[in-house]
Amino acid sequence: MIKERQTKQKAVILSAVQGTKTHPTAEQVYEMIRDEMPNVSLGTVYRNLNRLAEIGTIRRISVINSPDKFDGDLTPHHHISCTQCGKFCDFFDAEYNESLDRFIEAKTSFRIAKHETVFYGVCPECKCNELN
Amino acid sequence: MIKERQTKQKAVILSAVQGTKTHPTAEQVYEMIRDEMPNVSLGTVYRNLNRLAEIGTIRRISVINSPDKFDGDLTPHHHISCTQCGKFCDFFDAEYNESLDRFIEAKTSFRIAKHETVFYGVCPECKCNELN
DNA sequence: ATCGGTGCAAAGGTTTTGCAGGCGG
DNA sequence: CCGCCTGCAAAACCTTTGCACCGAT
Repeated sequence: MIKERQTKQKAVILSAVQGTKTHPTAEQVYEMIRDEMPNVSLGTVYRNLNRLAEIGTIRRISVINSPDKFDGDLTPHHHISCTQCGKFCDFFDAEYNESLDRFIEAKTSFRIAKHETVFYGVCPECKCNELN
Repeated sequence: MIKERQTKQKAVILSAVQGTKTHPTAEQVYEMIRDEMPNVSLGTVYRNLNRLAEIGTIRRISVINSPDKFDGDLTPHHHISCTQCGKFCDFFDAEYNESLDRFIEAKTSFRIAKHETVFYGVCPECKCNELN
């Protein structure tokens, strides 16, 4: 069993992801923490985001036409992506159907940890810009 | 309005994606068609897959820790990804909840075209290999 | 003949990794 | 003081794109 070390970098990165609702990419997390930690490297950001996502402290979200996003909010919720401008939003008002995970386990013999649902569409602003 | 031309490449690429249940990546489609079309370029495969996905003839699926996959089966269904070995399967026995798209449209003013759900877990084979 | 598609190769964008040194336990 | 973590930079990986030519209409 490997021992996990506490470092300033890890704490700052986690705090950045948990302190925003913007679903930042690794690059964006990097920008967010450079005020506080100017010498941090992008590689370290990637390494820590990967670890945090692997142990489930944060969520990693894979989106068509975008680098992976990270979400510090573990409350079950869905995401909506605008295929025009890339805007990316939470959607909390639909329940996370955990029984679906159990159903699939029963049907397939996979052990299911989670599912991720992303809705793709056009946001209100981009709809307005669809002239004619 | 642009006129879309029929080419041999486009036909072969579409046929490859529609003729398999393996959810190939662009690279895999490229390998699949090289027997029939040895001079095709990977760029052309990408270009055609992008077009086909854009007009909805095939589905593009974004998966954590994998290049994008393509699926020629438009029947509503979900996907399951093994986080150990990358195995990627269809799951047809849960209905696609289209009313969820309409519900989110009503709540958010997005126009929703679709949603993609990916289940993440460990496949039966990888479960067996978890010795001790 | 036109002009969109193609092959090729280079570039762009994202993510990982090898290494030497630093720091947490 | 051990060995995991970091910064740095190079590399790997995935995808797009510029260009000249080809071929569908």
